[in-house]
Amino acid sequence: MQLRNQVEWVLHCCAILAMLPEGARLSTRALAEFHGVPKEYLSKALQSLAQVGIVEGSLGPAGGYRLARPASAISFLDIVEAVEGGGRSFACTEIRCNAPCHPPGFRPEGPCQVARIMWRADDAWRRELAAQSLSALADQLGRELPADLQSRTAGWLKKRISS
Amino acid sequence: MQLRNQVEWVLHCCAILAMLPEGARLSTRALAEFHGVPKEYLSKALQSLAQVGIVEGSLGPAGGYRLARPASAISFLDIVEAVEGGGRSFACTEIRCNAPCHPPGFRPEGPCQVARIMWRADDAWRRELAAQSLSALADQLGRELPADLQSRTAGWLKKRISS
DNA sequence: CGTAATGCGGATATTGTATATCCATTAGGA
DNA sequence: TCCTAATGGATATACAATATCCGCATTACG
Ligand code: SF4
Ligand code: SF4
Repeated sequence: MQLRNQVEWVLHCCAILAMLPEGARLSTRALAEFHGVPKEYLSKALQSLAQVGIVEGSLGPAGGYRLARPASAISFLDIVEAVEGGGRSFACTEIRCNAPCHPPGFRPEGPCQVARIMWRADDAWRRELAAQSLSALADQLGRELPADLQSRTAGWLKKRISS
Repeated sequence: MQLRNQVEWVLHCCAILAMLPEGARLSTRALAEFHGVPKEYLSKALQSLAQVGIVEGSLGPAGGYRLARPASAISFLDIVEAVEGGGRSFACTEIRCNAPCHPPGFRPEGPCQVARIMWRADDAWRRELAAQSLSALADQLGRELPADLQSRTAGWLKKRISS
C-alpha cells in the first residue's frame, strides 16, 4: 500500500503557494523546476487540485496557479484525496459469498465486521489528515528552515511570480 | 492507495482458523475452495503469515495450517502487515533537495513537517488495527451470522479438518 | 491584430507492481 | 512405497502508476 509520488509533489507545491504573497501565481513550469519533477506529469496532479477547488489556474502568459481559498481552509486530507482519490484502502470483493456451503446467490446486506474494522482504521487516518491545515504547515516550515535558505528561496520564487 | 486483495483473503482465513477447535488444521486447498480464490496464490499469502509466526503449517497428508498462538494474541495489524509489509504509505523522495536555489548536495537532516504529518496519520491507522484482536472478530462473527448458516459452515469445515 | 506563454484534456508510451500460475523440492502419514 | 501437503523459486499475465506528447482555447503584451 503506497501513495502516489504525486502526493508528495502537490503537498510541496501547496506549501509553496501558501507562502506566496496574496493573489500571486506560479506556473506549472516554475513549480516543476523548483522541485525537479517532470512538468507534464506534475501538471496532471495540479489539474486534479484545480478540479476540486483547492487551487485555481489562469491561462495565458503571466498565468499559473494560486490557492483558491485561504490556506487555513485547506487540509492535508483535501490535498491528498484530490490526487489519490477518496476510495477506501480496503476493497471488499465479497469473498464470503463464495463459500460452497452457502446457498447460491447469498448476499448478506451490509458490510461485515472485517470490513468495518478496516474502514474504521481508514477513518482514523483521514481524521488525522483532516486536522492538519495547510497554513499550519506553512508556519512550521517558516519556523524550521534556516533564514538564509528562506531568503534565497524567496528571491528565486519572486522572479517567477506572475501577476 | 489500495491494499492487496490478499489482505481480505488472509483476514477471512484467520477468522476461520480462529473458529476451529483447538489444534485443528485446514489445508490451503480447503481454505481456497471455501473462499473461491486461487489456491496457489493464496498459498503465498499464507506463507507470509507463517514466516512471521501468525500461523504454522505442517507437511504431509493431514497437514495444513493452524494459528501459531491464541487468537486473542493476534491483532489485525499483525495480519495486515504480514501480507502488506510494514512500510509507510507516504514515501519521501526528498524533492526538497532539488530546488535550484539550494546549494548542491544540500541534505537537511531528519524528516520535514510534511513527512511527519503523513507518518502520524499512518501511525493512527496502525494503532486502530493493533487494537483489534482476532478473537474479538471471531466472537463478533459468531454473534451476527444466522444460526443455520453457522451450522452448515461448521459441518463443511468439519469434513475438511485434518489432524 | 499577431505572437508567445499558459492551462486544459485526450491519447499514448513506458515502467513497475500486483496478480496468478507452474514446478521442483522436502517432509510426513497411511 | 505412494500420496498429499507446505515451501520456495521462477515465470507469465494483467493492470495501474508513471511519464510524455500533442492539439486546443485562452490571455497578456507589444
Ligand atoms: S470483508 Fe466482510 S464484507 Fe468484505 S468480503 Fe469479507 S465478509 Fe464480505
Ligand atoms: S522529507 Fe519533507 S521536504 Fe523532504 S521530500 Fe519528504 S516531504 Fe518533502
